[in-house]
Amino acid sequence: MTQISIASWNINSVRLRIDTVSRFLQEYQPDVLCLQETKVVNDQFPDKMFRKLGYEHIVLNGQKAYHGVAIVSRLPLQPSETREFCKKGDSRHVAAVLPGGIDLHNFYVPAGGDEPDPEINEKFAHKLAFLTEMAEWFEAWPQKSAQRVLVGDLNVAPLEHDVWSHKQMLKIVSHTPVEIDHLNRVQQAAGWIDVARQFIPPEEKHYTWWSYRAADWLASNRGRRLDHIWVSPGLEGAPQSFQVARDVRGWPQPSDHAPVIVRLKL
DNA sequence: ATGGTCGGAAGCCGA
Repeated sequence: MTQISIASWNINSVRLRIDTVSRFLQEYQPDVLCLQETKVVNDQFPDKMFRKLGYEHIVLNGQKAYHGVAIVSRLPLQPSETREFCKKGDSRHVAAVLPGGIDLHNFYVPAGGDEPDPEINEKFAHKLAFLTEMAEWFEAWPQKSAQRVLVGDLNVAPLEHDVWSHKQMLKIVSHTPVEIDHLNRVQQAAGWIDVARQFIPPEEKHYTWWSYRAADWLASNRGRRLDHIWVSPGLEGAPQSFQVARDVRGWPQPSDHAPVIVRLKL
């Protein structure tokens, strides 16, 4: 029996938060860490710290100033096809194969701007197009025995209790019905299983992101579940635990996202 | 109904 723990975290600049990510790795010891919004080109990725802590296997898809994704691992990684969605030159996807043949995909879905109307807001149109392209890609994949894990900042909080107020959020980008429909299609396209909600009942509030704009994020607790971990039907039953590292949101100079962690038994 | 805060790059844009 093998155990693998995989964490996912929108770090909002890996260079600014290099000490924070170092502390996270030492305290939580995930085998694999998937990062979003690294905001750095591959040449300038701060790989030394990761290597020093034993995370010697690194697969990058970086970009200057915006977006950027990375997988760092203390287990060997085999890089696999990285897809450029929407032909925009954005670095929003990176993938690798883990020992045992587990296909790992790390996504950073566009946030979509403020106005939830694709006719007048091209960022929202981009978000919907990105989700549609994900769904079409997954629909074309050979099914279903494959062992796959999808993680990332999907920038959609699909369930009523994935936001602090369902009613007040219905017209707010990240919780509008059209985005949720698109995300549901992505999920159904490969039969993805929502790991968090296997462990946290849907009627229980569950967040991974808290805005910087709150005077006191913990007291107001107006969070959203934007970060997700999904497994394919071939890994049904493998997840042993799911955890939000909520305390990390309270560390000095934090990211606005907390890491999420799954432990798989293989 | 509004504005509140970050990060990177450059004197604003995206989240």
